[in-house]
Amino acid sequence: MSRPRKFNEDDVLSSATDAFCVAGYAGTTVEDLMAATGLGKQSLYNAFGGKHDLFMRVFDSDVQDAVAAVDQALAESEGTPVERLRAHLLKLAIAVGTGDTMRPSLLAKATAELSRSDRAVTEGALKAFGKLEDIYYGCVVEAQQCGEVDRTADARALAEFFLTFTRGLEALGNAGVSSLKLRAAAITAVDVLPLLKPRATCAVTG
Amino acid sequence: MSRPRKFNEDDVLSSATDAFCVAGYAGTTVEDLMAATGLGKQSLYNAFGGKHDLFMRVFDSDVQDAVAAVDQALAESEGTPVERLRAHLLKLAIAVGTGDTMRPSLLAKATAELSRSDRAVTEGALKAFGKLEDIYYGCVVEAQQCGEVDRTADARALAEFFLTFTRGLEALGNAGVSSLKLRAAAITAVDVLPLLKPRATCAVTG
DNA sequence: GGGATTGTTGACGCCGTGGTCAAGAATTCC
DNA sequence: GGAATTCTTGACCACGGCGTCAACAATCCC
Repeated sequence: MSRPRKFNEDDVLSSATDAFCVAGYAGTTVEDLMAATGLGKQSLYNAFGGKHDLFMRVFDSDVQDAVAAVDQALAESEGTPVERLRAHLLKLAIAVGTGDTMRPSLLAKATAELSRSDRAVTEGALKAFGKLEDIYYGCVVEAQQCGEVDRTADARALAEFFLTFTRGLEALGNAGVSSLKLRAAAITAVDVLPLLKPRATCAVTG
Repeated sequence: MSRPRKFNEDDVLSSATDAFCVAGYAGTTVEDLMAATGLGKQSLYNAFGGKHDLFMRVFDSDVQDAVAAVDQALAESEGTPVERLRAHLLKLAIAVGTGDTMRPSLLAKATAELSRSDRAVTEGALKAFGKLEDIYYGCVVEAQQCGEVDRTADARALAEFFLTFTRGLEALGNAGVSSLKLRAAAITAVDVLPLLKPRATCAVTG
């Protein structure tokens, strides 16, 4: 009944995400978005609605993906909770550091840029941070249950600690700090954990 | 011989810093700067030279101040190295968290916004990160020397760890996470340190 | 007090920005 | 094949951005 679109919506959103990740919200012009997605201005405005609408859609999606990725990485059944956490932090440190072409998360870049001016971004970011903290919390509790971490330790505070640390990894990575340094920091962050209860044995739960 | 300026240059730079801290580089218009500093457009262009020049000057100055503040906080002769570090992290967590009116550091905000596009910002940020890491390194080494931290621990990695963690504190604080959460995270970060060598006594060196 | 020099003021110009409009092209249903 | 509908294309618009220009004001030296 109507003319079909030439483009795949997901591809366009992905390209738009790339563009926003590189230059941020204000730094990305509509022309940049046209170049990145390959479609005309009016097509953009028809399919999505204006720069800000497109950005919010991309932002929500990207943040959701980022949270889901962490959730999945820590829910893996391979290894003990602490081992999973270590693997996750190392992967993050390497991915976010220089030399990797992986795009930075909008959760870091856009939040830094817009958290003081765009309420929707602020709320989205805080919600995401809450979820991430809960994920880390779950991992820490699991580690406590299987004896990897002292059961009397404050799991919530540890979760907040890991949330903060990972935000730092992203901030430094986006700034251009080398993966090597970030890797060293990540190893330190996680290696300190078992010390809360030295020499505990851990039964793999997976 | 010539007409004297009506304004104090340092005050103007401080006000300009405030403006840039709130809205970032792209988000701050020249009109915003005029309103914040109270002086006319041409005066701004005479005294400094264009938006970017003014920004770079403010950026360098603010970053230098931020580094100096950390240096001073950790060089205090009060308490042991770990105690100083704890006090510093707590202060940072509270200052950066919601509820405090203190302006965020440009080191966090501007680096997130411009590190991929402005080479001068990137270099300034990396240099600052290096200095901060060295400061933390010095503190860790001191802690090792007085027995607060295991001498066999990797002081450089610990320094990178603290650098990363403090970047996370600023990122979360700017995003609007409460001081309470950041405080808990900070306490966790530093309380884990002495565990590297449990129950060591420490002679105050200051 | 007059001239020279520099700061201040407000108006202006140019460019890039986000957003819109109208005409044309592609597809489906009848 | 024709009508209806939607996507696409490119020109266009209004606005705000940064930066500049010329006139004016204030100070210092003589």
